Amino acid sequence: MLDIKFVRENREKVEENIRKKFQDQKLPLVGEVIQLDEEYRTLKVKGDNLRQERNSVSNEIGTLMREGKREEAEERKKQVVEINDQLKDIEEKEESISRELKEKMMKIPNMIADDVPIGEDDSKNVEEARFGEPVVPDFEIPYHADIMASFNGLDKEAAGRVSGNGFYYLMGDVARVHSAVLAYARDFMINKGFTYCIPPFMIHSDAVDGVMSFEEKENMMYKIQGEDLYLIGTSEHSMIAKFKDQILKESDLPITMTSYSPCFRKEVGAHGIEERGIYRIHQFEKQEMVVLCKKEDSEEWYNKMWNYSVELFRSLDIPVRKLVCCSGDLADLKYRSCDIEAWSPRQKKYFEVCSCSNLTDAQARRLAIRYKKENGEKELVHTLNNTVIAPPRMLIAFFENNLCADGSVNIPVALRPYMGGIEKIFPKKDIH
RNA sequence: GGAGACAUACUCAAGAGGCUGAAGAGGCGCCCCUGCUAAGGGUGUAGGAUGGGCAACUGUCGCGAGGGUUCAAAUCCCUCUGUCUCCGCCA
Repeated sequence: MLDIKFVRENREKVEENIRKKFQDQKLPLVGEVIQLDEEYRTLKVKGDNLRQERNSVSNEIGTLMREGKREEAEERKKQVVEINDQLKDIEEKEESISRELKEKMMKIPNMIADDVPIGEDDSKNVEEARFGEPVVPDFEIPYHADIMASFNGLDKEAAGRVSGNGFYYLMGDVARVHSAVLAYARDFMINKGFTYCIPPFMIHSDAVDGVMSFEEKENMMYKIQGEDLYLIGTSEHSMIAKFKDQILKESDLPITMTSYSPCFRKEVGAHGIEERGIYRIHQFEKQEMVVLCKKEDSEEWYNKMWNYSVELFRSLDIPVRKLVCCSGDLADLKYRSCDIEAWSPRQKKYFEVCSCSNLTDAQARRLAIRYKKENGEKELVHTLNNTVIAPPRMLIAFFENNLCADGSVNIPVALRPYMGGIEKIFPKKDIH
């Protein structure tokens, strides 16, 4: 969400930004918003004046009553009733206009960074750098679910019977790698100075509304029946909502957190869940990084954060690349965003494992997350988030890239302390 | 889940229909005293959101949230949320 004052003073820029994002259907919103704002302010002045009058007359009534001047007081009461009559209409309009204004403001996308590549959809995302050689081994890499099956490590069939499509049982070594990867990622971020957090996994509807759009809520969030609670889709939801309506101290910033949580997603919409593998499912676990900082620091944090992802994946011998999201692929709240994609030697292409975003003050404005500067001024913080690791997806990359010709899987050195020191895990049965 | 209490500014806290946007204190600023520190004395000051105005300034909203009663609500009524204590149930 943008600042209405900014929209007022930078109409062309805001419209240009909408065009860059190929959302021309939203162009009329800008003019509408400016006009609504104008109307609202006029109305507010009118209302304020009437309210002022009401307050002063009411005060006089108080004085008169104390002096026992009943009749005069009664006279004044009639005046106030009259003022209230006039006010009723104005206040209703004030409310409906400000609601309409807010709704429209929410639909206007955040300004994007000047250097974001322009493009309509994800096909125009730009590869910026590769880290590690994308190796294609001379033996065939099976489908990830089959590799896991060879370790007796995945049971989707039973999960289907118990919970339905979109769930999995991870078993034995595969489950152990899952936990190890999470623990490793946790410590990796702690060593970067981030604070480890475990947030609530269910949140109230007002918190939900603060952190996501209506569409997202419909397509993602599971609601607990009979309670005002939703299962979180990512710990970012809990972690950002934590600061709703807060005024932070300057010395509190930056707030750097790495949070663990299971994530629950309905995955309604374009993709749907994956039938066979564990690429897209209803429930997975994730280690996230979230940063709240001063506006002048957010770009620096953005660069640090995506680099952490690269470093982490490289430490597990997984080749990655940085893919910069183009204008049309950026969600409306984002100033810039990139995906870190892991190499899949089976598909011979990269696939998304991390998504790093700088939302500048868009989320903070919506949630009123500010900090007080030394001179007493209050300023919105900038918020950023990035995946540290989402095990199911990471496991796909992990098993494909560390698979040996004999079907065993190497445990990278960095992960060994979390795997009881072992260097390799061995299949329990042949694939096919 | 049951029973009770509570929710006021950065913090503690007064406040029971008009004179309260909120006493008092801590805090914070400056000064004095003390070799330094702790402590003490004096003095000053603030406060959340938003509108109008070039500005000086000024208005509105605001006492957990949302409704209601009233000419007038921090104060009365209703709903919700949260916190604490006790009991119950459990990992």
